[in-house]
Amino acid sequence: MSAVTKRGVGRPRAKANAGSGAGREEILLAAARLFAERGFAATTTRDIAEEVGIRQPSLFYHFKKKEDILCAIIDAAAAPWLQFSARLDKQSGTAAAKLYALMRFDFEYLMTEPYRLGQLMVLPEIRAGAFRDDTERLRNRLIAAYRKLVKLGIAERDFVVADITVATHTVFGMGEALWSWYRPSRSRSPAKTAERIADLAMRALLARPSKLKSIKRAAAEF
Amino acid sequence: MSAVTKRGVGRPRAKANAGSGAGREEILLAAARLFAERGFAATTTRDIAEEVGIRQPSLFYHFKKKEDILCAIIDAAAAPWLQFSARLDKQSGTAAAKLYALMRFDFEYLMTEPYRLGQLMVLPEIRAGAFRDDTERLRNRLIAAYRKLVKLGIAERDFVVADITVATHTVFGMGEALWSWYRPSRSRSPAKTAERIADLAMRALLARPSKLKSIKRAAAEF
DNA sequence: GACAATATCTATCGTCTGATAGATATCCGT
DNA sequence: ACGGATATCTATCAGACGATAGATATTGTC
Repeated sequence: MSAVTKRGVGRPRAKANAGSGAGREEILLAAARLFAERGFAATTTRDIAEEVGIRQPSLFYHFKKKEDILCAIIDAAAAPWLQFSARLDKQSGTAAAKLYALMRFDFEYLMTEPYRLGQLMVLPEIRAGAFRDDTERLRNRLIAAYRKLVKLGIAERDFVVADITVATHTVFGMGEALWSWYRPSRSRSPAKTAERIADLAMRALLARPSKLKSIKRAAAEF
Repeated sequence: MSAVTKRGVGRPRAKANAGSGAGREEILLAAARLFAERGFAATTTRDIAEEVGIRQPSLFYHFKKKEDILCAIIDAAAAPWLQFSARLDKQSGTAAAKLYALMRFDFEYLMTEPYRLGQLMVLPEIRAGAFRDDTERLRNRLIAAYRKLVKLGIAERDFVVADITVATHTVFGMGEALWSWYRPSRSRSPAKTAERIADLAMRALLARPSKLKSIKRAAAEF
């Protein structure tokens, strides 16, 4: 359970693959891909090992339990997200501009980060919370950030919304729904797609959609 | 593999539970609840059997394989959805009104039908398609219905949308995201909540949001 | 009341799965 | 050149899982 894993040290792997990176990171990436694709329960430790190019028990040198792999993935993927959210919180500006900036970051991050956090978040094992509190709390913290900005935007008379909870979850869900269809392509870059979805979401909330342009300009500051 | 299962015939169950319904239907409802909650792979046939109040091998009298249970659930849950979509297709009216009506139906249906289709749709086993073609095709047919209406609404100058694909999936995703947070309560009935989400989605698409009211009136006809 | 049809039961099997124990090959500092 | 640290290997296990085979208790029919 070392902090950093140096490749080259230790017994060589049976299948001498070119070896892309450090052992531990390699496992996380391979496992994330498989968990996102097949689900946690349906992915065996043998699947992961084969993907990495090692034997199954070797996984248990790096991680005590299978669950720990998923936890490590979530932790790694969530860090930048929480970081941006916290930074935004400290800055000054209208709620509408902040919400727009948050959506832009979230959407693009979900499309590009290598751990497929979006797909992992909807896994039954994560949602059920029977897994570990952290993961469910992570999602709740993010939703809380959205909710706060929606509420503030109403107070600032930028948004017209019938039900704060419904609006919050719907806008948040737009990001979570991304994983189910988005694949990068030349005509649809992550950045451009994130912008378009954020535009849609903002228009749904705004009392006067004509304000969108100035909000986008203000959001670019963050 | 009988068409209808009559309770009372056959050897009595060990645990003589009050028995809510016919055997086969009972299994489908219990399994749907568990699959939606824990996922397909993580739900064992023993879990399902215990929930129903029978012994594990008894399941295999009604269904040949575990997979067949999930397939039967999807088939049962999808029927009314496809039915409404097909009926709508034959009627005349503006695309905006039709899309609004479709969203209202979908959202409320997802919140109320007993098989938790929304949650099942996002299971990795279903998404991967390695399961059975039908399920993935079902989702694609629904998305196609949305897409067609979005496209038509643009041609009719009701919608302003930068990217049809992005808009379609985003609106569709609003419904799919429902399962992740919605629970019925007195202050948030399925019908009212469906209306509010449909309103949000429509406002995101409309060139002039002020037209929402007349669209809702027209949609009420379907 | 006998008999077929039905829906459940009990008993069990082969396979797969996550995890452990202990051996082994490489690197690095001295 | 040697010895500790490290990362992998091989061998193996106990439990869980989906599924099958065959016995058994109830209903409905003649």
